This record gives sequence, C-alpha cells and structure tokens, in this order.
Amino acid sequence: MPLGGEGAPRPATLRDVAELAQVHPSTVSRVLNSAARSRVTAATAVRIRAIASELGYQPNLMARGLRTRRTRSVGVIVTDISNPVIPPIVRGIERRLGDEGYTVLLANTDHSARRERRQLEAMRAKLVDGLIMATATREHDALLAELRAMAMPVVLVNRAAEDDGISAAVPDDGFCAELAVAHLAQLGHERIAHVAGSPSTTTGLRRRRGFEAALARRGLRVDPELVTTSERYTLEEGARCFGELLARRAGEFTAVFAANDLLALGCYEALERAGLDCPGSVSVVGCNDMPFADRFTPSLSTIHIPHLELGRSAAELLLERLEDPAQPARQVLVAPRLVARASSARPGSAAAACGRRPTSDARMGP
Amino acid sequence: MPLGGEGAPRPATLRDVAELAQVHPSTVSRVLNSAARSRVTAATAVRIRAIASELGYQPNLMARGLRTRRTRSVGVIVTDISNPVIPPIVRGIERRLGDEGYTVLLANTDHSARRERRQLEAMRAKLVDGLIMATATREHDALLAELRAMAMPVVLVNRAAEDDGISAAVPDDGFCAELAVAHLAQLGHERIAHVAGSPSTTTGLRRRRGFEAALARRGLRVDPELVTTSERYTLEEGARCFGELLARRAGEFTAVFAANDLLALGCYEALERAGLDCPGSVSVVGCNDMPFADRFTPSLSTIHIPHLELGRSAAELLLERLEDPAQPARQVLVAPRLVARASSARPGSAAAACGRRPTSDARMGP
DNA sequence: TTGAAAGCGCTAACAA
DNA sequence: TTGTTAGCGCTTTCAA
Repeated sequence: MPLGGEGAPRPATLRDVAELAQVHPSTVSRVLNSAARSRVTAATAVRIRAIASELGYQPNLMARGLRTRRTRSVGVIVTDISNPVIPPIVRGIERRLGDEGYTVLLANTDHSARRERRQLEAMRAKLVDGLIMATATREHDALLAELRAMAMPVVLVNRAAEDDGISAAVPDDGFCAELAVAHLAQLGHERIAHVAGSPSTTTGLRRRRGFEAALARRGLRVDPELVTTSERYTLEEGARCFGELLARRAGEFTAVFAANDLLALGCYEALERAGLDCPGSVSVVGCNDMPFADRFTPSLSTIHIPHLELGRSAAELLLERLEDPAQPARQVLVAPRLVARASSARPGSAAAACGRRPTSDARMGP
Repeated sequence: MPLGGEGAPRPATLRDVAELAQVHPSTVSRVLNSAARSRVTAATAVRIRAIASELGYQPNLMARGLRTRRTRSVGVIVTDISNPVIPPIVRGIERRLGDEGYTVLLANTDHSARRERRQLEAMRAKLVDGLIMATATREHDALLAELRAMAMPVVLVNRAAEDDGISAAVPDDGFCAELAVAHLAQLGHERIAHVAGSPSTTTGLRRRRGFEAALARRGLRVDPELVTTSERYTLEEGARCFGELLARRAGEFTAVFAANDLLALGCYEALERAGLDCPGSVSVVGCNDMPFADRFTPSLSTIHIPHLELGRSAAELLLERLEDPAQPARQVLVAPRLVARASSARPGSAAAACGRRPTSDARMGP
C-alpha cells in the first residue's frame, strides 16, 4: 500500500507535466502531438517527454475528443456476434484499426430494429469517428440515408446496400455461386437445387442470381421449382426449406447449393429425416467455410470466404473515408475459393463410407 | 438533399435547447438528467423536453464524461474472439450492460502480452468506467495488481485469478469434472483418463482437481499416468496430448474427460489416427457444450456451461462495483449441466452405428 | 520557439 | 425553482 495513500492517485494531466517542466501547457501539447508544424526546441522536447513518461502521463482522450471532435474510436454494429462468420470479421477489423490506434466499440442488434437504433444513438453520442455495419438488409436504406445526412463515415461489411453510394467490403457472391456450380457440374450434376438466402440481403440475392447465371452459362436448366428461399440464415430454416423441397421434388435433382453453411447443415438434417444419404443421394455444397465445417459428417464441401480479410478490408475502407470523407464510395470484392470435401461426389455414387472426412481437403480457387 | 445545406449540420447542444426555451443551460441539464434532487417546474420541464426532442438533441457524452469522470462505457478484453465460447459471453455482457446504458469496447489480445498492455492503456485513456477480462492466467497477477492500484473496477469472466480480491464470474469447474466423472462412472467406467487444460488457467487447474476428487470420492484409482496436460485449448493440442497418452497407455482406460470441447475433438482425431473407435473403444466427454457440439460425429457428450449467463453475471458484478467500489469482491459460480450424447457409452460396447447422433439429448444437472 | 487566452459541451456548487 | 460561475483536460489560434 502506498504511503499516505488515500484513494486512487489522480492521473497526471498535461498541466502537471507542464508545471514540472516549467513550461506552458500548450508547449507540452505541441511536443506530445507530433504536430510536425510548429516545432519545439529539441532540448525542451526531450525534457518534456522524459517528465511525461516519468509521470506516466496518458492524455485524457475525452478532453482531447471534446476539443478535436475526433475520438479515435469506431463503432462496429453486428446483428449477432454468435453467428460464426462474425468473429473473424470483427477480429480483422479490430486488428487493422487497432494498428492505427483506434478502439472498437461493439454492439449487437439481435436483429431488432429498435435495438439497432438505440445502439446507433449511443455511438453517435459517444462521437465515434465512423461506423462499420455488418447488418445491412434492404430495410436499412432509410437508416443509411440518415447516417449519410449526418456525415458519419459508414462502411458496410459482409453485406452491401442497394444504395451503392456507401462503401462496402463484401465477398464476391456471384463468384461464390459460380464456384459451387462449376464444382458440381464437373462432378457430373445436371439438376441442381438451391436453398437461397433472404433476398433482402445482398448475399442472398447475389448468390441466387449468380447461381442462375452459372447454370445458364453451362446450358443447364434453370428451374425455379428447384429454388427455395429461406428467411433466416439458420440450420432450422435450412432444414425446413430443403425439407419442403424434398417433399415436392425429391429425385428431380442430385445436388444442392445452399446460400450458407448453416443452411447446408439444415440440408443434412432434412436429408437424414427423409432417409436420404449425402452425398450418395444428394450432394451438398455450402458457402462460408465456417469454423469446423470440416468436422461435420460428411465434412462439408463449401466455398471458403476469407472473413478476416473481409474485416480488414472494411477497416481499410473506413480509414480511407476518415482521412478524406470526400472520396467516392467504393466496394471491395473479396475472392472466395472452393473447398471440396466429402459432401459432394459424382451423382448416384455409392453411399459414402462411415469415415468422417477425406484425409485432405481438395482446394481450388482464383 | 436538404436545401441550403452545406456540410453536416452541427448537432444541437444543450445551449441551443436553452436558448430556444429561454432558460439557462443548467436548467436544461437538470431536466434532462432526471436528477431527482433539485426539481424543476413541471411546465418548463415539459417545454424543455419538447424542444430538446424537436431539435433531436443528444447529449455529448465526451463533454459529460469530462465533467463527471464517468463515460458509461466498459472495456471487454478477450484473448481471441474466435474462440467459440467467447461470443456468447460477450453477448451476455453486452446485453446486460446495454440495458443500463453502457457501451462495450471490445479488444482482442491475440494472446499477446504486449497487445494486452496496449489495449489496457487505450481503455484507460478512453476512461472506461470498468473492465471485464476474459483472459486471466496466472501470469496476470501483476497486471491485476496494477489495475487495482489505479482503482479501476475489474471483473474477470470465465477464468478467475489466484488473487481472489477480484470479482469473477466463472463456471463451477470442480462440479464440471464431477458431472463428467459421475456420468462415466454410472456407465460403468472405472479407468478414466483426463486431458487437462493448462494449469496457468483456473479452468484447467480446477477441472483437474475436480476430476481427481471425483475419482477419489468413488474409490476409483487416481493414476497420474492417465492425465496429460495440454498447453493450449486447441484441437491440435488435444490430438497431440491424447495421441501420446494412447501411445503409452492404450487399453488401460476406457474413457477420457477432456478439459474442453476443442480438446475433446482432438481426442476424436487421435482415436481415429490410432484406428480406435469412439465410444466403442473409448468414451469421450468434453466440457463447454460449444456451438455445434451436437453435430460432430459422434455427437459430443459434454458439460454444458451457460456462457450467456456467465457474461450476464460478469456484467452484474461490474455494475455492483461501479455503484459501490468499496464493496468486497466476490465470485459467482455458474452451474454446469451434463449433456449426454453419443460419444459416451458403456465400456466395451459395440461400435456405434453410423448415425450422427441420438434422436434426443439426455440432459441432467443441478 | 513559446506563452496567453479562449473554448469544446457539459455539470455542479453556490447564490438569488 | 432558476441563474451564475467555474472548470473538467485538452488544443489552437493569435501574439510576442
């Protein structure tokens, strides 16, 4: 226990440093802010820095923020941090931004518009310098317009907006579908079903369009009856949608491309319930390559999306806008890559062996 | 585009409201701060509130924070947000704290002490009101002492510290082990191995002690040769440790309790490599009940820990300390629960069928 | 190169 | 009940 100590020692302020150094606070400020402009005598600069570090001086970021209207913090708003694709995205963001001295404020919306509003207000009140949102749906257009009106730099990640006046870092969703269809076609599949994601998300919409384009490109039949549209990206919803498709059209297709891995796991579930085998009866290809996708049975063939890089790119886009808000918005497309595992095989091939997965992943991609 | 608009409209300030309402700023402050103390005439209060909302007034939290030395934000420091147990914890924290109007600043340390220091400095500079850390290892004692010295309210979550002068919300690790051993013993296992977690984490240490105590309590032999200690909580490390144990002592035990699910998946891997079957040759019980634990093959018997509640409890503890920093520290133990699935069976039972998991989970617990 | 002065937006004594 | 005054810790003109 420090002698004579009572309570926490008030952290050192700029003025404390100034007094000890026998200079004016503004001089200390100049030294510490590496303002390359008005230079300070090398000698005093050194002296001040020494005293500052001796006192363990840390600038009070609130005071600075109040003055400069910049806080060096950015908000990251996600629907649900428990969605397995989110953590790597957040991590990518946090790393890149952390390198530049920014702090990340994280907020969950739990898919609730009300909570989202509240979170946005909180971020605004906290004067974050910018915002990264992983929540975009079509319904967001109004919200985004508002943010734009208040000149808040915003970047979308994972999903884009209709309004392409907003920067976004997203996977190349069309190419995801193309890779999936190419893989299945190469295995000999000609009738391929699709569990589409919600069309109010760009991921859902673009993957579906990409799917149809990829079929058409190969002269394969595009049959709307073989497409079912899910409303949420969950296993249960995938099982429901694909279950219904199986009930209606089982036997009319030999493979399915699911708009994401959770939906693909739902397909597993539906197949199992229908007493069908994967990949024997139906090959399944997912999208995302979520953690442990290689550990399911059968191990899941899927399209790998580098989520860490998605996050990093989003951070990069935001940094650009923070430096120069006038720059035009742009979208970064991150390239996906096929990861072929055990859930896809030639049509009608014998039921897979009991083993959990092939010894090594076959990978191809751009 | 708003008419005559040039750039962003400066957000309304307290003074703007005051001027419009023809009162002094401090009156507005009083109205908006629900300071039950000095009351304001109902009429003016109503008028002020009306004007405030009309102007879309939002208090500037930096200015307020500068004045009050409270920011209504708390830092959450985790080693790695990609660790599957972390998201639900963070979510639990974020929810509970969000309800009280707090914002969560999230920081990853990536297991690096240097990064952790940096993150802490950043949080301090940002004047967070308190800190929740999910990173505690033995090596943290110095750091924690420091935080305590600067009177920063700190709560640990998931892992506790040796120093029990710090509040923590943790699973009842001893009881986790007890549940696992009870389950296996009931199935008829008498020789049980253990893949322990790192002893520099309380989870690793307490589960190991709990494991040994549970064996002893049942008169089962406690054989140090059947315990292997992992250094990191990863699948690969689990495979390595259990692989070595199998190489040395295969046949001398019929079950293994792994200190967490990732280690348990590593056991799967090691068994497969050794050409052994689970649960036919060896039953495996994990700990945590991570997402998709029911989807592996065989579906994983494990000890469920309510991570969301862990997060909520940690938030609760922090709120307590924020209200009254003088209160003594306390630990909250969150009760785990057995989830018996397909990876555990009677010893020597026939190899499990190929099916992925039993139709329903058997659950028992406190 | 350094100092003086003002003020970011808010709250909290104290006074009226 | 309301107004006055001062100041949280910092940056940033402007002047010397």
